[in-house]
Amino acid sequence: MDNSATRNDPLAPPVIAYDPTAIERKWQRIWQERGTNHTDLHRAQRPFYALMMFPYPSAEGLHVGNLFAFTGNDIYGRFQRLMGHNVFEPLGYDAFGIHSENYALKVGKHPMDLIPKNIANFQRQLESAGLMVDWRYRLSTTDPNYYKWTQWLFLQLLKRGLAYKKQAAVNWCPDCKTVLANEQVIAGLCERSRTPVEQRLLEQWFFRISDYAPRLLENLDHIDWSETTKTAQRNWIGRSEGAELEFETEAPGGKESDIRVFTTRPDTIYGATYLVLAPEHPMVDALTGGREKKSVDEYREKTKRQDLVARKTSTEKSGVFTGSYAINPATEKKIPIWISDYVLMEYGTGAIMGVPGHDQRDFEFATKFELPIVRVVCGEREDANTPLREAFTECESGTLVNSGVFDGFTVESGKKAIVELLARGGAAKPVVHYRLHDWCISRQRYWGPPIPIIYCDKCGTVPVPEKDLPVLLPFIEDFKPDDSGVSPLARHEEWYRVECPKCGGTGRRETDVSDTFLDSAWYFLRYPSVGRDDVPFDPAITKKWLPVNSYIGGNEHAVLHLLYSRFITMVLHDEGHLAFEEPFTRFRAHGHIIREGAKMSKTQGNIVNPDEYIETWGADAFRSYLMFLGPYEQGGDFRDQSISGTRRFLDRLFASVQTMSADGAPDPTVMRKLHQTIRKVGEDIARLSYNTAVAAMMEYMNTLRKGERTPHRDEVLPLIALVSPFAPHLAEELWEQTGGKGSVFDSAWPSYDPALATEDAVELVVQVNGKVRSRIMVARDVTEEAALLAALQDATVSRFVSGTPRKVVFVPGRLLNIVA
RNA sequence: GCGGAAGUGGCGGAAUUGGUAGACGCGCUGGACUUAGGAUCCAGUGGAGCAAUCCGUGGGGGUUCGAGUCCCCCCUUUCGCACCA
Repeated sequence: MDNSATRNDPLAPPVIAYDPTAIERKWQRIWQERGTNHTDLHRAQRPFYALMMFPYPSAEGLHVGNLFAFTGNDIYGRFQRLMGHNVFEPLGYDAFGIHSENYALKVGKHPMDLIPKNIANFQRQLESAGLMVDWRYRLSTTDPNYYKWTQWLFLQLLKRGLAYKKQAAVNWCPDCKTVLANEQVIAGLCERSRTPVEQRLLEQWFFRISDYAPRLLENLDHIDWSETTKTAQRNWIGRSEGAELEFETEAPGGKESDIRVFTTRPDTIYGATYLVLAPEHPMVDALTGGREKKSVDEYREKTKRQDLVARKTSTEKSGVFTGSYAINPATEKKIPIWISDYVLMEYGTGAIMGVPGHDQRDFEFATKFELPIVRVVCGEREDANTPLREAFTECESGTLVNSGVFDGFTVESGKKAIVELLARGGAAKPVVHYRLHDWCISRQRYWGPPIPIIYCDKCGTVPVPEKDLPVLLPFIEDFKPDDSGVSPLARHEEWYRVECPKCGGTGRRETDVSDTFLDSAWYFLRYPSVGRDDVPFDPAITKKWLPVNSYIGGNEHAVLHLLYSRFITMVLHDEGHLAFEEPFTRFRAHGHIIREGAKMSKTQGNIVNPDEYIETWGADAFRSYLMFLGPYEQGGDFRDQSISGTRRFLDRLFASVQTMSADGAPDPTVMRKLHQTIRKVGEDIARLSYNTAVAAMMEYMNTLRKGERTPHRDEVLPLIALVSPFAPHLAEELWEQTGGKGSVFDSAWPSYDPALATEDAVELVVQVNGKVRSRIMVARDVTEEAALLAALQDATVSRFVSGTPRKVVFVPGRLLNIVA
């Protein structure tokens, strides 16, 4: 760094140049020595829990996306601290799970060796970024002191009847050789390996999250979360209101043999010309006639073997007739019963009524198999006989036709009336269904917390007593999963062979481990209680610090992690462990960073390594740039060239402090701008609009330097606090240089004078017929008459106005529009 | 197919509620200082035009004194979910 002033004028005092590397190293050391980032959890008067989603410590090291996310949270936390809160900003590692395990397999190392190294690297990188994290409360989900309580959590759910085991068709990834959650299957492919997913039957542990569907949905109305996130959760929970209708069949068994279907359109029952069951439906055998047995069995076998990808990408409907008929309770006509894989056993009752006239899927099915298509709803432009070329699904303006006594009813009233009528005969009841499935937490893998269960021939399924937790994950060499469908732990008899805790007989440990999402579903409860080995979370501390005041993270976790965390919190609330049932009072999703218009990926080789950038530009400039490159909640485009802009800004700030003068009085115009800037930066940070906050400070810096003036001390000093959340090291250095005591973060956010923050002379825009013709300077509280008079004096305006204006629109302090 | 978000200069992006479109930054152009400049500083920078002025926020309509912003119809991009009855 050079400075021409020293060379041009040998008499000028040498000016120290901004050296981020030295400053950052110095302050990171001082912060550590003084415990600047430590929060006294017990004595805090105004607790503020600023949480960010913890990273998975990959071997590649910190991703710039991580840093973007963390910096945004850090700025918010530092700002809250300057606003007088005792801010707790913890961070830890989500180190269990398939990512770590697969990587370990790939490089031929053991995760138990690999993870500590990765964490150490992350730790170094995070510290170089200057986050206000209280590292005394760091946690890792792989620490037995942590997963002991993850296992404890499982036992609590078991105790409440919310954990159960069932044989279920699960998604099996032949590449990862493991079961996947529904959520990990994207369009029939494994989200990680992109391999087509197969179906397998395995004994799995599930959590009854579906019991909580109504509450998970309703509470969304009362929490301060990004609207996009709430919408994603609502869609995921997928409430749909409808009715279950009963159709009598010819199968023996009386009422038992009725088929229940779920529909959201009971109003269309007169148009139900056939029924369809899922191929796995339990009634299929009883309904299959002798002649059809062969084709039905073949079809069931085919759909069973079919992998998900084929099933989900084929648009062509398939199916077979069972040979049986049911009675439509409305028309009392005989209608055929079919089976088809477009009906899913997992949803509703596993059976539907086919209404081809008003459901596109049914229409395709009926067309293919030449089943009757009847119109029972028409809009304003149709009548009962208008032919159907495709399903007519518009229902808001629909009227029922061909529906017996219900002709003329609207869709809405028809729904109610038909269900009421059928309900009298016991053939219908209103029902609400949710798409949300129970949460399968079993993983046939190694790298996770063992599920704390022991199977005993005599006692059955026995939970591991709480006093025996944790069930330690043993170190085994052969942790690679194979396609046997059982966990690698099942190959280690010395580990799984244990005494039954109940009878002392021979027992066998559960050899599956739990889903990583369970680890992360409660970590925010643990942070303030890290160090307490006797409880998962200390009641007093928890009461003081939770729920989380501000949670920031990626929207890729909008459904899974956030939904599971809410569920676990609700369960713990119901169990009496927590006083609240929503863990995150406020949640904001940050955006994602792309680079030069393209997604960052290893294969493209355009990954940003934060280390290099921090080294070249300094952490402060890098942080500021990340926050400046786009709106935080939307993400943005990382462009190497642009970092110089934020660095230049910090250089100028540094230089201003070196050259500022205490002589004379500050410039009133500059001071006015300063107060406006203080207000704007504060408001912008509060709403996470970091890019505009940085822009406002840059703008002020331009004002400060305009015309090569020497800035006055009073004009510069408040800027140190304003910039401190973005550039904490530099702010500390300048704070010290200018005689500040202690840390700038223990000072206060500058206040602004509202009178100064508003201009008293404003530029009034003068329009003629809505087109801007001039701008005139007027007092802020100028009256319409005075403004009009002044405007008409203006040469340009008078050129466009002849005679008396027809109308004048006046927006005080902003605009005058003369309609001529 | 369904749902969400978004289309603004050469580029990243500004514009609380309908009221100055393009803040701020990059880049670019010119200048100053320099042996030099990829450093620093100053000035300029949406398009057309000598100018007055006109045109400009994906396209087409509309409401309004006034529309990037509101309404209707299209187009494009992007991210979720995907036969959920």
